[in-house]
Amino acid sequence: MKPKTQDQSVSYTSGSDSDSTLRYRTQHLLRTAILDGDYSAGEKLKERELCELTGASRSILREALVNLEVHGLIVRESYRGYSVAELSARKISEIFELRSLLETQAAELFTERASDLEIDALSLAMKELEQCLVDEDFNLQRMRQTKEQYYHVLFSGCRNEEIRRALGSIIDRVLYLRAKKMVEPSRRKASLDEFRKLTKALIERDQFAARAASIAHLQAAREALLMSLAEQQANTC
Amino acid sequence: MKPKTQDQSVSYTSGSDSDSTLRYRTQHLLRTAILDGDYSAGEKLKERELCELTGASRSILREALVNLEVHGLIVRESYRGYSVAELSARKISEIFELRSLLETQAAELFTERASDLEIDALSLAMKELEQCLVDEDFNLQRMRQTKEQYYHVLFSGCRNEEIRRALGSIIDRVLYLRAKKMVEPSRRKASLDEFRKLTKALIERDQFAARAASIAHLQAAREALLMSLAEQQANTC
DNA sequence: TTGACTTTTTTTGTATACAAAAAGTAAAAT
DNA sequence: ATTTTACTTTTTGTATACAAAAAAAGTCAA
Repeated sequence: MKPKTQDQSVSYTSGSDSDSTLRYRTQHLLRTAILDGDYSAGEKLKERELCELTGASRSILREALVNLEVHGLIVRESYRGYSVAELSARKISEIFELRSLLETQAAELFTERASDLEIDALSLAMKELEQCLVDEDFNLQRMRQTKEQYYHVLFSGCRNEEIRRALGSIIDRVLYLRAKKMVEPSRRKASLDEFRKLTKALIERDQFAARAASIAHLQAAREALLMSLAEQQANTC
Repeated sequence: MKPKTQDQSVSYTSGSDSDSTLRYRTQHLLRTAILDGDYSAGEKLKERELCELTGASRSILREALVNLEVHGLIVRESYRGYSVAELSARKISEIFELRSLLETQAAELFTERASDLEIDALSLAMKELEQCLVDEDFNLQRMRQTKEQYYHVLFSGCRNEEIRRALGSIIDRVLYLRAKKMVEPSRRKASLDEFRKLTKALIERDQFAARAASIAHLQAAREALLMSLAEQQANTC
């Protein structure tokens, strides 16, 4: 496990929304740690260590772990504990199949249902996103938070808590993937372009263009991910 | 809470698949209790009672509750405990919006990807479903198990664990709704017809017809649910 | 009777303790 | 040297204990 820094993300997290019980804070802490790549895929999560890390007792910790488990971020094996979920090429394909379905729909719904306030918020989130990429020192954690914020606005704007929830789990894992692999600058530039197109369509409430931009973005992201995964596996072997 | 009987359903449940730790069994027990309508919507779930009911200790029980919470079957309020999730008309609409998106896609994928074995399984599940409705004494629990089985086969056949997972949570809540409201015989008959059409299309791997049947079924189900909800509320007031 | 206030009880939030399974380790036998 | 096996340590599965918050029940004055 790698070093850590602070996190102030507003997180649209997983499960019962922000209350400040210890369980919730613990769960949030673990989630961000995983999303920021502090653990490698497949790494075992020992309860003892996590207790020390978070300062929570085992009862609390385990409740938090159950939450992350249902969200698919970690997996449990009987009498063998938890470990960070591994994402095979197949799993990534499945995730993208579902994500495409949902996110495209979400984009479409956003153009229909988002309030003007939310349009502004999206515009702002887009500016932040641009900032992130323009700035010299590329900060992965900041990037993650910014993307999270963007998606938060997008998903909220489509006025369907259920879709938001389902997409939440999915996006978490996509963000996790990004933390681990694919940070090639070339893709970063292209990705930004796609986001620009999508945002423009969303702001103009152009349903057709939004759907198209969403599809294009998803397809490109999926290909890039699978490509870098293949590359990575080639290097390992 | 009402009396209970046995349950042997194979359940494609929620979260880490069938292992036989106490936590899993507890979670399964609670889930079926809720799905079979043993608790009324909004009813408070006192941990003490549930401990006695399930025989598990609080640690285990609470872990099970966290699972059900993430699946949206129950809701938690700080320092006020859990209660069965209430499903407003709005919530039902949201659920159906997501469900339509996923289930229609699932039906389509099934026609493409299901193995011949799975086609047979679906055919069998359909026969069971017919049996359920033909038999004199209508048994709600059996109906729930049978539907669950049908959906299990359908979702498995579309070869996407992620879609299956997302649909799982959704269907659970739909089954819960059915347990509570809408059991009008008229709708039952119509529903069976819709299932027949859908099944036929799926078995024949007719993608277009499957999608159409799925859409038709979902729309009818949604309308019936909202209708009976409105009726129910009218009676209450 | 009602309504504010206090006390008691219940219920949840959190921490710790004990038991059982798995993993790791070192000595004995081949 | 290698394998086996007994033993120790670690880790998870499960149960219980204590503290804090909320709900319920009384109490007393107007």
